[in-house]
Amino acid sequence: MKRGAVKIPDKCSECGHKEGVICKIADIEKDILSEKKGSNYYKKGQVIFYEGNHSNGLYCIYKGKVKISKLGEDGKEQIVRFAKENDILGYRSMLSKEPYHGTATAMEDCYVCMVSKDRFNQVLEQDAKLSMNVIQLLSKDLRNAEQLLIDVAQKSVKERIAESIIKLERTFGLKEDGKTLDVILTRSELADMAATTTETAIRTLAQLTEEALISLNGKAILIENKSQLINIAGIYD
Amino acid sequence: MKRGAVKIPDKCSECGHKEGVICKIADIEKDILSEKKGSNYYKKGQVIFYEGNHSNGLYCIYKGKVKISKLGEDGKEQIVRFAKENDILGYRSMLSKEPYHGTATAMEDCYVCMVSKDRFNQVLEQDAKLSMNVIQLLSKDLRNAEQLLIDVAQKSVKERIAESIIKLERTFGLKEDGKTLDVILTRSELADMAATTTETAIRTLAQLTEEALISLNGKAILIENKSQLINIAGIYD
DNA sequence: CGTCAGCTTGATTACTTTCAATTGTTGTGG
DNA sequence: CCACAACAATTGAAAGTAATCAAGCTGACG
Repeated sequence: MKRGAVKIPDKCSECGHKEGVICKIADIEKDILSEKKGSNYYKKGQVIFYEGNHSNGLYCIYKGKVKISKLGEDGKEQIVRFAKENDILGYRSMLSKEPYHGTATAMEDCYVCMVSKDRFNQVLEQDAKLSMNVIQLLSKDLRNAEQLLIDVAQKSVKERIAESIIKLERTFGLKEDGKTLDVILTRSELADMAATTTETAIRTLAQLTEEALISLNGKAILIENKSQLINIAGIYD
Repeated sequence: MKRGAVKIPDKCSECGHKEGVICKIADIEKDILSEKKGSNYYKKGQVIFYEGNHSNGLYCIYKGKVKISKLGEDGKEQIVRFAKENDILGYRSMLSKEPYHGTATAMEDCYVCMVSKDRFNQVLEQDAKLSMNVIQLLSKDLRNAEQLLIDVAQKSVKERIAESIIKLERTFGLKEDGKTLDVILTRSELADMAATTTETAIRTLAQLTEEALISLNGKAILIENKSQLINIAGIYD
């Protein structure tokens, strides 16, 4: 897919997406956001923003999948979250005037809009509902981060890999066959997600395949026994 | 310390604390919050609210130390945060209308005020600055949670125990001698904080004592070589 | 002064990481 | 389109770290 293959609307009110934080505000406010809006194409693997850099706006994904990761001291990466179309990125650093807490990397070719800081703040002041939405979003992210913390602290690698697969399914869904995860990760990314090493991730995938809970097709992962996978993952909600 | 030994003001405007989220709003708004405000005494070890229960207000600590923890599946506890005078608790569940994400337990005898949900929401709608403060607070909590996640995922137990000690010092400070942490934790609580077992926490404390970085006096922990401790913990800020 | 909870120590076990080597895949330039 | 370089996946073996299990020990408190 080349740049230009996808047409990004100039105005947020014409975006067509429904579920995002921005989607729920009034059209007139969307048009305020859209003034000075930029849009960019990011090739697979390209970094959208780096941990530690300063924010000058807010990103909203029009199309594509993005991972948000943080580096430990020794340079090992931890994936803390994913984002896909509709999702906004970088709002936290923008609001708290701090450097980015994580690095956002395109997992596939992406189209991303950029809203200026000033415009967003302007709408935020006008619209109490938007700030409530932001609070809700932060709450959700915080809840997820704390859950991941408990998982890493208390679950075994096998449980975490099983959970990661279920999370991927819930975030990105399945392909038409109803089994294949609709996202491609490297083994190393899966390891970064489950907080383990590449080798252990591979061995654990082999073990889950052995037990017929999943199957593998190159990098693609197929869910063969979802309920048992959920069971192993220890997910109850 | 018995109930009644401490006098809690009836109004937030007379509270005297300066640093909390609530402290920074106007007196007139504080008085709105104070209508229907309750205040309670919690004995050491008593639970202020339980994970999973529903929120009907916001807690603000007038005096005392509180731990916020979450349970894993197998019942093992993870301390995710501490709170002390000035700090507010339970606002997240209140705002997002979800059950409490964690359990708050008094680590020593505490005096805690309770602000009604309605009053808080009322002020929140009036005062854009308060909602911004809440956003900042959530951002900070999220940043801390993600940092803790990286720590648990990537640091050794020794590093995490060292870091826990430094965090305790930064949160609760030292006694008059300039060395003793001004907070008492059981070994098991320290383990729950550093995401390890009681036995390993004890062995690690012994090791740090051996290396003359800390010393122990019953349950109390004395910092003997702070810079080296920070060094081991891998804290750079 | 007995009891109970929390602390401490030792020994063993299990899980993961690390290191090393090999094979497989992909993208690129000629 | 092929060859090659670079990167990703896989497998095996060894080493380490921390959890678990099992006993004493200690100190606070009625």
